[in-house]
Amino acid sequence: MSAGSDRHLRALELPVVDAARMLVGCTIAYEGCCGVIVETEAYHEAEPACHAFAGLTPRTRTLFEAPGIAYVYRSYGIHALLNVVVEPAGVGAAVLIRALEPLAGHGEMFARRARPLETDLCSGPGKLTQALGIGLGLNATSLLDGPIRLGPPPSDRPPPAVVTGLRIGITRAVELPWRFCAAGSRHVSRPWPPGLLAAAAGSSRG
DNA sequence: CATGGGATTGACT
DNA sequence: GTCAATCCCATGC
Repeated sequence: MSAGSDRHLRALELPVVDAARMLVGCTIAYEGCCGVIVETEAYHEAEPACHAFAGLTPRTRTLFEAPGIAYVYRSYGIHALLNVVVEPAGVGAAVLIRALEPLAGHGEMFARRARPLETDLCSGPGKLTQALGIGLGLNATSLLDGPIRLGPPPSDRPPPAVVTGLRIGITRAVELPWRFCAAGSRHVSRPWPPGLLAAAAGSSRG
């Protein structure tokens, strides 16, 4: 078994923050479209930005399922956001997939997105689900043998260096550095926060 | 049962 | 930079 070929499986065994970091570089595939994960965020029931903070409710039920399940929910009444459920069943935690670098299915993705730039195809949590055609009906399906497939990094693309930053678009627990981006990727939803933890990239400055 | 608030995006000034 | 679109659900009366 070559190194990295089970990276996605190993990630599912880890605490959510480590899983989020480990999933950068892995792949998401659905109906002929595929991309490399270049941005993730971690959410855990112990902190108030996580939906599971409210406890086990109809909305959060999926978050408490076994690792490797997809949590897909509607955001702002408009968008579907894709998460990878992690940590043991009974613990509410998931990794939000925030951006992909498109690998396959560009034609379909362009058609669904109707945007001209390749770097803008999947550069956001709502954008990538629209590009891949992932809807709320896929909530609670398996990412290992279900319609959406979580896979290891492509063999010709070793996992990238990872930049750590603050999560985006939340109002609670904003101080937690639980956002992870592939260093230097042009496919992320937004540049990482000014200064702060960006030093992990090695050379980025502003 | 009424209400408020989003893990966002795209269009516009 | 600002702002509307749009809907599920958690909360409160």
